[in-house]
Amino acid sequence: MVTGPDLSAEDARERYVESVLTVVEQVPPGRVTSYGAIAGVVGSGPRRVGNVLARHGAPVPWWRVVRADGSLPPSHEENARPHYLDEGTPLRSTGAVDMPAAFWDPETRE
DNA sequence: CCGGTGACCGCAA
DNA sequence: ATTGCGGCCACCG
Repeated sequence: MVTGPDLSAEDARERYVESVLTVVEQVPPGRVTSYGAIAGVVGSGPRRVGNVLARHGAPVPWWRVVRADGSLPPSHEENARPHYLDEGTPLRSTGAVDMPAAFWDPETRE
């Protein structure tokens, strides 16, 4: 009774998504982390992290995930700003996040 | 099988 | 400061 493609692979993918979303939820308000940092924790490349958030990021505080240099992906720019103002996230005059001040490392949880 | 693409990253001109 | 390029890894046609 085979129902289709390897469910183990399907399962692994699902677990991966879960771990990424979990990490995002750990990020404290007013702080941010980067795709690369998350990738380091879940053990994968940053592009995959971005891909996961693009597809399944809706339920989590996705605005707390930015690029390594603090700049925001095009999709974030629009909706994230209000959240930053609300949370008091340290911003630079350029509109990017002030990383030294706001970066939260999921590995050390600080 | 191969090439293109993506909410990326880091280094070199 | 900008731009370009390679590396990364999974997905899609």
